[in-house]
Amino acid sequence: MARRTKQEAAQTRVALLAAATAVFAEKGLAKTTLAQIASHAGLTRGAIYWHFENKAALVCALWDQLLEPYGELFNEIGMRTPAELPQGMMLIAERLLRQLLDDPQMQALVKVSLQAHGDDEFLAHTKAQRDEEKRKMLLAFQAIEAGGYLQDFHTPSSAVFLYVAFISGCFERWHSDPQSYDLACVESLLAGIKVSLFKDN
Amino acid sequence: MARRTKQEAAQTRVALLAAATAVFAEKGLAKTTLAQIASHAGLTRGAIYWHFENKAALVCALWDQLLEPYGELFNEIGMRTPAELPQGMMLIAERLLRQLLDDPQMQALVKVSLQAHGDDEFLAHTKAQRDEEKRKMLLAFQAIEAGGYLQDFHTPSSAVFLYVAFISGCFERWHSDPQSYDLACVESLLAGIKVSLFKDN
DNA sequence: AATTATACATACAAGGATGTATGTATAATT
DNA sequence: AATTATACATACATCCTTGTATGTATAATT
Repeated sequence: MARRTKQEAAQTRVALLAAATAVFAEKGLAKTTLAQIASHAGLTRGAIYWHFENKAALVCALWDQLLEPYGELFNEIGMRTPAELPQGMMLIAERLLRQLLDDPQMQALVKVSLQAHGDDEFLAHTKAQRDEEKRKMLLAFQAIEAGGYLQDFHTPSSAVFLYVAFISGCFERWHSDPQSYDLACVESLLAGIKVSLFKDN
Repeated sequence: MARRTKQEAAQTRVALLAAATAVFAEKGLAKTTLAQIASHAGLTRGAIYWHFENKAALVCALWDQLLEPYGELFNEIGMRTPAELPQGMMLIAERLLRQLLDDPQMQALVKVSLQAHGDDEFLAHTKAQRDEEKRKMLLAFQAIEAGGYLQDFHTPSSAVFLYVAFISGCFERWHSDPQSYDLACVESLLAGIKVSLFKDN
């Protein structure tokens, strides 16, 4: 084989990301080799090293892919009025937890994400993006506080911390104990996070 | 060197665990070699392979070490009356989150634990212990529900899920964004988890 | 049409890391 | 006192994995 058209090249990049997601989720980040990923996509390591600098860059690309749709969601939410913001934040949480129930792609990405967050290099490389998302959330919770909808024991900063901790904690629990994670549980969890952040009227 | 007395051997085992904790926390689980751990303890890989089967067994031993004091704590809590149980569960959470603020040993163990939980083999090897802890918590929350202290939207199972998710989520957030984690934040977090689980009277 | 840059595949070199086998001085046992 | 089992250290073989260098067919460019 040899040179493909740019569209085809873009497709192989996507294929590599999909293969990486699948193999990472199955074997674990550390124990997967680039050869396994390439093979899973019907390609060779040459293709990977062409599209990505190395394994770490591949993981960062996966992270971008996971973050993208929700980054936009936060932008949309930010446009709302303070009175609608709590509902908006709950909507995002609900969408994330619901997706984890049945979406295999989401499940695989969460698995990978959980492992990546244990790596300091990954955290350093993605710090800018994570800070940006955090900034959006902070603005939202500041507006929520100004509107008087935030629980009195919270600052906007602690609310962001609790919000993200809750979601990532649910991800971790889903991975450690998937049997307990069903629709009824999700609804209870959402009710819990709601009262832990917002006043009830 | 050669054979040591049994007490000395026990000491080297402890030294190896301490060295493993330090190096794992600094370099990351995957990127740490057994030679680095041995060197950090002033020993060789021979010592490690004598006391532990391999790297995974070492990690499991660390997990045991982390779990031990809190397993006992849950036992003590279980002896309380239903009316005191919510307070007891909050006490454990508070102790965990407070320890993370300033205890370097706790911080290192949490770092390692976060990475280990991304590994399926680790989860499989520790499933029995984790199930046992979960069982204790389930009993506690069942008593709490029977006493009428549990939020109406919760089942005992979902309460356990939320409780653990909250704590592990705080661990993950601390690791990802340590700057936001201070005493004031911890107090807000505890207030949040309290209202998300228990009725307010 | 000729050239150049691209999108990979293939081949190669090098470095570790692991597991195990072996050595050994000494504690424990008899 | 002699033997044996222990608690490591040392040495070795093996296997991958990564990174890079090179090859190459073809798209894109001129």
